[in-house]
Amino acid sequence: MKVSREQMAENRRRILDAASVLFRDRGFDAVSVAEVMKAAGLTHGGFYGHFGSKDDLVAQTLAHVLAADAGGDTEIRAYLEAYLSPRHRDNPAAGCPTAGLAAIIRHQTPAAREAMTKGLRSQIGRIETSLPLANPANRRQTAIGSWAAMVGAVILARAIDDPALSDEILEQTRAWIEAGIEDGSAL
Amino acid sequence: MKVSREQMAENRRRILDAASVLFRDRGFDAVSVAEVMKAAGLTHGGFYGHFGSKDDLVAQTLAHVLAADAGGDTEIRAYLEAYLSPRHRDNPAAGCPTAGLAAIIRHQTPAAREAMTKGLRSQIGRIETSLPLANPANRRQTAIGSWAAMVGAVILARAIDDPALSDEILEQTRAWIEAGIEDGSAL
DNA sequence: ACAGTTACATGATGATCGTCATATTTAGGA
DNA sequence: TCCTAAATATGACGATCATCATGTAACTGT
Repeated sequence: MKVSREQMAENRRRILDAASVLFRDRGFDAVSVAEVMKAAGLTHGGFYGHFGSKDDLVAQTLAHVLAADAGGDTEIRAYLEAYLSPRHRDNPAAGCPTAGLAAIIRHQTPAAREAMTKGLRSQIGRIETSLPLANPANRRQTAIGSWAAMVGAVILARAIDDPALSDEILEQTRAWIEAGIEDGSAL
Repeated sequence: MKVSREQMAENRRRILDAASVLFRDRGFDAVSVAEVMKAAGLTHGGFYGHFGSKDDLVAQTLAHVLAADAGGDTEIRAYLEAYLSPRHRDNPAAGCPTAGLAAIIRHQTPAAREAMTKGLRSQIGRIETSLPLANPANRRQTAIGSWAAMVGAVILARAIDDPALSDEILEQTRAWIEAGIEDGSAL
């Protein structure tokens, strides 16, 4: 059963979208190709018409979701508050792909690592731009340090089973980053 | 082939040590029970005499390695420099279990998450103690923020394929954390 | 309208792995 | 010194999964 060109393109997009949700939610290994196809409304057979392998899907999904993520400007305070929120912590499937996937990308193919590198570079750039600091070196250091803390905090908050400690990690990390921005902007 | 009580205890320790290295290096899923046993100098058959399941091994290995990690006092500068070093980044098998495993613990059993929670609580406490800050609230916030940034930076540095950017993330995060400690101690 | 191509479905295959059954050997108590 | 229980080895089983082979239907260009 052949489908139209546009239908095929939409199917491909659906596969990538479904994969991006499933992968963020459960990692790469725990999600089967058949499951991704089913979530996209297809069966497993057609998969290899779209992608060369599961590794290929992983790499393309990363590029897809990290590019989508690279949206417009963000006001840093609002971004911090949303990122370090219980809501974001509790919804990895719809959340930041870096927080959900960065740690397992080191076991993936070179293509996947390349997509991550590109995504990280653009993310650091975006934060740099949004920081209210005059000194460029200071701005870059703050962007990198803040981003590392944001990703680390969400990962830690998701790893533990104590809701109070988990909330505290998010909240204190947010306050600590904001303090760092204040101090820097005074210079 | 039965072995002596001490031999059995040592075998158990060897299994946990081997598992802690393999898991940090490649994650839980990618390491098979048979592989852990082989690394411990045994065959796969005896495994279920020591542990009830692979999940049980995961939980006990976490408790084992996070407890071992909870060593004595650390001078904060030296700790920062070693933690955010290329050497640590390049040797996950011998490195911090939190950096290597925290992100995948959210898919593990309650027992594993409990071990992680305990380990994280003690790690935050240890950093708090080692900070040269007078104000306790300030100290806790700095400990949490710094630890999140340390873990996040190592995870990001390991995920990407550009050595220069990877080095920069480690170095800038270190400088950013040190600046945060300086500012705080001035208060 | 027709024919060939193509996108996807169904089903099969081989590999990996967690777990268990059974055999073997020896520690440790009587 | 035996006898028994226990620790580990060998081997098997069933499930899961990535990938591929083949069938089928319908889009596309003529």
